[in-house]
This record gives sequence, structure tokens and C-alpha cells, in this order.
Amino acid sequence: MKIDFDGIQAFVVIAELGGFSKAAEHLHVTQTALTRRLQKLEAYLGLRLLDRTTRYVELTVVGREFLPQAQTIVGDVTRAVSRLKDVSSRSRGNFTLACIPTMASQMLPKAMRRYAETHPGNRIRIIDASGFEVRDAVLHGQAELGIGLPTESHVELEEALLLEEPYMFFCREEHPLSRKKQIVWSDLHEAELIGISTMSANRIFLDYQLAKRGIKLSGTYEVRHLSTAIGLVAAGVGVAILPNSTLEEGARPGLCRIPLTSPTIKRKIVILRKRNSTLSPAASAFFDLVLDQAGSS
Amino acid sequence: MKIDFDGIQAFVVIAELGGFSKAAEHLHVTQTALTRRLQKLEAYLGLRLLDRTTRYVELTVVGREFLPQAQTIVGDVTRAVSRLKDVSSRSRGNFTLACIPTMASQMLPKAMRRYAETHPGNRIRIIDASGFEVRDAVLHGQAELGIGLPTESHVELEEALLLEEPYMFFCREEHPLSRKKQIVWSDLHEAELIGISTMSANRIFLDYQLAKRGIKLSGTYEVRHLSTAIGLVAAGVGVAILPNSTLEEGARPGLCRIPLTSPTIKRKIVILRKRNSTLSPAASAFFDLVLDQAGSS
DNA sequence: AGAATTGATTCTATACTCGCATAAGTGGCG
DNA sequence: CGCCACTTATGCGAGTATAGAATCAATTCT
Repeated sequence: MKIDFDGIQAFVVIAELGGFSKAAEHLHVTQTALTRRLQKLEAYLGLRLLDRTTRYVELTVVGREFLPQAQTIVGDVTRAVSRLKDVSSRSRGNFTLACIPTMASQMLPKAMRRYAETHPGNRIRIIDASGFEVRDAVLHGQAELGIGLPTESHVELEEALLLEEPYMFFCREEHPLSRKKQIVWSDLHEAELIGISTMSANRIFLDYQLAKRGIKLSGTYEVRHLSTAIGLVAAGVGVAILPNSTLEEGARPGLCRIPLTSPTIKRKIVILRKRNSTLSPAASAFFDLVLDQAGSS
Repeated sequence: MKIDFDGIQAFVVIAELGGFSKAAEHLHVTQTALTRRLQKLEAYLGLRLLDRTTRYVELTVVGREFLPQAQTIVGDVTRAVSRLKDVSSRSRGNFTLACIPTMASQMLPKAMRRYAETHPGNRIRIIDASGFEVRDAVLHGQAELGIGLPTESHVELEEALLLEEPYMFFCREEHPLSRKKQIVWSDLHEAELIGISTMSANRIFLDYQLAKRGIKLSGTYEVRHLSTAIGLVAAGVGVAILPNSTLEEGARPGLCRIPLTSPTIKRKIVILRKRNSTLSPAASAFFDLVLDQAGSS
């Protein structure tokens, strides 16, 4: 049983326009083809749908009954198909992106602006979550893409480097170290250090990097979000070691940002996608755009 | 733009069954064919609908979005098509029949009983109306078939003879003529004749037939329906000349039915259909059945 | 490591659909 | 009554597409 969509479409158009020739012109095929399509459909069904002489074309009783159904079928199919062609050719559609908060307020806005220019109308749903949650969201399909920290090369994840940023020392202008051009790790007094929760991917990474070099750090205070840490520093509670992009340049006048060296430790920001899964064109375009932006900066 | 229903169906079945081979079995084609159908559809759309390895087949984001639409499309089409095949192969369906009242209570019941045996579930809508109305109903498509009197060979109508029946003389047993075995037209006393309205096709036909033979008839009373005339005869108002089938044999004990000769005038009952129009299988089956019944009686 | 499963590919034969040219049917007009 | 204009149907040839058989390739399970 081989169902013939062309035949149904032929039937609908012929019935609507009231003639084979007119319908043929409308469908950009010859009248011959339409005659044959309808004949084939009728033969397949075993019924006559159109009574036609060389003068008139009119619906049979069965044809009149079938026409509305045929119309909705043809309508549904052409609508669905043309929508999909739109999705593919112009990358129309929406997608979901998971992103860690710092990047959501730093790098993401610029990318979204550029994306909006090239793909007006496409919406991006953003899940802003911790590094772990970003990874899981991508892994479980809640988000097609993720921006976050590198994973331990998970088999089902594929990651591409977006940027590297050094950890910096943040303090108030009144702080004794604020005048230095650069700071080494041994300069730090643990007592006043505001740390990030040991549950965070950020902290785990930093601890690991420091441990490799024999450095151990344990602050007095512990918060979960980088932005909270910045707030505490600004309030004079202490100092903090945070990724450079935590604070936009010149966003908080009273705060100093000083490079940390010996060693300089950098964290990587990557864009994540599920391996072996095809991105929607909308997400794919965004992926390309972000990679391009990363490569050119 | 050539839309591929097979491809959409392949997509749906593969997605639902989760594998090409299973889907191939279900559709009674080879796995090769399905691979190709899906490839063709994807190429046409310019996107991937299924991410597949040799181990898993799973929907892409776009595929997941398209699946419900595809399912309704496939469902609608197969449902509509199989219904039509049902209509054609088993003459399923309803139709409308126009019929003059006498035949509706005489010949029609038997035909309907036989039809119901061979085509259970098919409904017949019956328009019982005058001879003229029957003709118009068929002509204007309100009814596919009509049972009534012959028309003046209307170009757009085709008629087939069902039966011929003589006009008979009806009177009460007390009537002076009731003992005769047959009656000739000159026996009639016009004064007590119950006529049919001159608007009726029946009356026009009868008048025409009599006029050809130089007989003119004009009753005192005039009614519109044959059944009313019978009622009046039974009530002793007068006598009437009516088609034989107006009264079933033995239906009214007190009434006599006597042949009218010199000449015997018969009216024809025909089944009408529109010329050059295709009947629905349901109506066609009924048409054949009625003709068969007429031929064998 | 090998067997089993499953989707992809290659090759070939068949079937299909189309378009051209033309026939055939139908209503209108002189 | 027959010719003309218009519309659908058909014969035929060709190019394309589609299906199936056999085989390959990748992956998992034992």
C-alpha cells in the first residue's frame, strides 16, 4: 500500500480550480501529469472522485465527501514541510542554552546581540546554573548547548574552548596589598580570604591547580556565588581570588583587581554540546557564532 | 517541490518503533528502503531528523518537534484513505433517495430489507415527495437516485423501468359496479369520481393517455394524494381511478379493486439518476439491487 | 577476541512518472 | 448539421527513482 500524496494534492487543486489545465499551471506541471495522477489515485482507491467531461469538472458524491479531508491533509503537510524548510534554510527556531552566571553576564550578552542581528525572531531560553548543572542540562537534553567549565572529557560531551581567563586578586583600595602591581600566592593572609563553596566546580578546579603546585588555600568565609564574594569584598569583609571576568572593568570604583602570579592560574571556559547529537540549525548557528567570536578575540 | 509522504511515514514509524529494521518489518519493506526514504526526506528538508548509530536511534531536537505533526499527518492520511477503500470495496456509505409516496410504502420496503442484508450499516435517507419533486431532487443533486414517474427524457436524467402498473377502479362493496369483473371507461359516472389534483404528475400522465384516446375525465372532488383518495373512497364519498399499487392487496376489506379496460392504461415507475454522474458505491449497489428486483418479478 | 546486531552502501533491475504530440469528446455557432 | 474552440485522455519514449540482494562497517555482548 503506497499512498500517493501527489494524487491527493492533484485532486484538491483540480477540484478547487475546477479544471485540469488551470490546476496544472498552478502546480507547475503539465496537464498530462495531473490527469495521470488523478487516474492513479482513483485506480488505487477504486472510485471516481471527479466526474469530468471535456467541458466540466465536478465532484462526485464521494469526492465531495473526501474533499475537506483532502484539503486539511494537503494543508497540514505543506505547512509542516515548509516550516521545516524554513527551520533548515534560515535557521529559524528556538533553542535552550545553559550557562554559568559569570558568563551569562559577561560574554553572553554580546553573543546574543550578534545572534539577534543575524537571526531575528529566534528565541534563546537560558538556564543560568552552576558548572555542574550546566553539564547535566546538556547531558540530559534540557539544553542543546552549554557554556561552562571543562568536564573530565565526558564520553558523551564535546567541548570547544571559548576563552581562558586568569584568577585575579580582588580587594578594596584601602587594603595594604592594593598598591602592588602583582601579587604572589604567598602574599596572601588566609584569615581574610573569602572562598567559594567547595561544592562549586570553580573551587574544585582551583584547589586542584594549586595542589599540583603545593599550595593550599582555605579561607575563613565561604560563599556559593562569585557575585556574592565580590559583594563581600566591596563591603570590606575581606579579599578574594576570583576569575577575571567576575567583575567587569571599572564596574565597582572602590575595588582593585591585581594579577596573581607564580604561578598564574587560568580557568578555561568552554562551550558544551552532546557528542553524536545533531544540533538544531538555530543552535548550530549560535554555536558557530560563539566559536567565531572566541577565535577572533 | 515534491513532497514525500513515504518519507514522513518512514520517519514516524522508525521513531515510534525505535529502529529501522523493526520499522521495515512493520511496513513490509526492506530496511534498505527505509534508510533511503529517510535519507531522501532529510536531504529534501536539509536537516537531520534522527540521530542514529548502529546501536541507537533517537530523535534530534528538530525531529522531536516534528514528530507529533508527522504523526497526525500520517494518521489522517491513512485513516482517510482506508475509509475510502472501504467505501469502494465494500460499498460502505450512506446516500439519499427520492421516492414517490406510493412506491415508498409498496416496493421500497422490500428493496430496503434486501439492501440492509447485503450492506449492513449503510443508511438510506429517503425524501418522499411528489413525482416532480423527485425529479428535481435528482436533478439538483439532493438525491443520488429517485424512484418516480418517467420524465420527458430530460437530457441530464437517465431512467430505467422498474415496473408498470395498470390504473384500477376502486369502490366500496356497496357500489353498483362492484360486482363487475372489469370495467370500461364509459361505465364511469363522473359525478362521483374522486380525482387527483391536476398539479400532480400522475394526473397529467393519466389525462394525457386518455386524451389520446378521446376520453376526458373530470371528477367532482379533487385531492392531492392518492392515499387521501383511497380514504375518501372507503368513507363512501365516491369512487376513484388509481394506480394498482396505491392499495396493498387485501389491506382494506370493504373496498373493491376492479380492472379498467378498453383501454387498459398503465403507468410506468422508473428509477432515476443523473446522467454522466458517478454514483457512490452505496447508491450504485442499491441501484443494481432495485433493477435486479424489477427484472426478476 | 569473536559473534551478533543494526544501520549504511553498492550494484542492478524494475517500475514509475513525466512531457510531447496527438487523439477524442463536448458545447457553441453559423 | 457540421465545423470550430476548448478541454481532457492516451500512446510512446526517456530519464529518474526506487526496491531488493549482498555486503560492509560500527558497536555491543559474551
